[in-house]
Amino acid sequence: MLSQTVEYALRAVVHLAYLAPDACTTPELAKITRVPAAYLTKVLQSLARAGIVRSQRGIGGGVALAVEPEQLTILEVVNAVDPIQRIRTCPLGLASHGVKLCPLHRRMDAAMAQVEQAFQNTTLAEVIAEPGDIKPLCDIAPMQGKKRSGTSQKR
Amino acid sequence: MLSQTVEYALRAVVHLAYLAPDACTTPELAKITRVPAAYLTKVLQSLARAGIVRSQRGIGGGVALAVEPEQLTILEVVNAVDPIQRIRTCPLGLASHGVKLCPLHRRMDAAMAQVEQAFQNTTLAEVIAEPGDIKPLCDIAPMQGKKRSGTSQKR
DNA sequence: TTAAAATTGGACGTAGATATCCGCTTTTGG
DNA sequence: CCAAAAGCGGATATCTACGTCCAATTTTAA
Repeated sequence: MLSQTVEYALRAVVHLAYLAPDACTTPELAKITRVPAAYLTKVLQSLARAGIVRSQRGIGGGVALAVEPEQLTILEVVNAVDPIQRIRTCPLGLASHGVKLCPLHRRMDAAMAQVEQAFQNTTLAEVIAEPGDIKPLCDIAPMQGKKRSGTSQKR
Repeated sequence: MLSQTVEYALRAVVHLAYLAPDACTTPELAKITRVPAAYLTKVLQSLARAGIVRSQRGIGGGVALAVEPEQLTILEVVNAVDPIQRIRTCPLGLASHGVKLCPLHRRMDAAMAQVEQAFQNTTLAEVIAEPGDIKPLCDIAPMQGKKRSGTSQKR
């Protein structure tokens, strides 16, 4: 129902939120999040185009969150890679009525709207701060202490 | 987010609910619902396997709802062709913790659960009885009066 | 200045969802 | 009995999401 790409994007962003504002190389991120490294680069490019992450080439480079975890909602991440598809016009393509949906599609769209709303209402900061013993990305410890040499980015 | 197949299945079932308990041939149904006829036969086969519709071969045959519209939820239709995928175990595949999900996946699954719940709570009867001028399947009139010769099924 | 580390972008490959086709079987009316 | 109507099921085609590969570019450190 939610695409694999969305799952990957969220995993990546969650880990970057832990590290924020520090950066992480793509191969590192791929290993931790269990996302195919080559594919992750594509996902990260989408996130970069959306302004959610920023990347730095060259030695000591990598990817980092471009916004504060408190300001970043799950929805923004989802929409950056695979937007929730709301039903705005009749899927049967009949323009015989304006923008109104029939009862069936109204309900289907309402379900989509609920998901959108739920994602809108959760920031990355909330996800990583959630009380309880299980951390996002499962048994992977937050790694707050870990630093790479030259990991902090300028700009 | 919801597959095309789900959309097709719901369109078909909605029209059959209007016609219930009478039957309709697949080509007819395809035309009305704007679903590719050849593909619709596959979708209907899934619905038949799930016991949602029953079909009759030969002249005068066709497809009809196998259950009362009051007893049939949207969720049952969806699940027959493309079940809502709940997140039951950690997608990263680490069995290091039992059946509990991390905060991220807990939220994603909660969104799926909301959709499931919304679909569970709506019967086909409610969809076709919804007040308002727009009927499901858009500007297609309910066709309650229309009858094919030999349309009523036995069994 | 040069080699290594890192992202970028495009080309390519694969698999699953969507869609088509066709021969077969069932059923009924003439 | 026979022909037409209708669904059945398998084979095939297409399209898109997912994933890989590689040459090019940027950046830094030695």
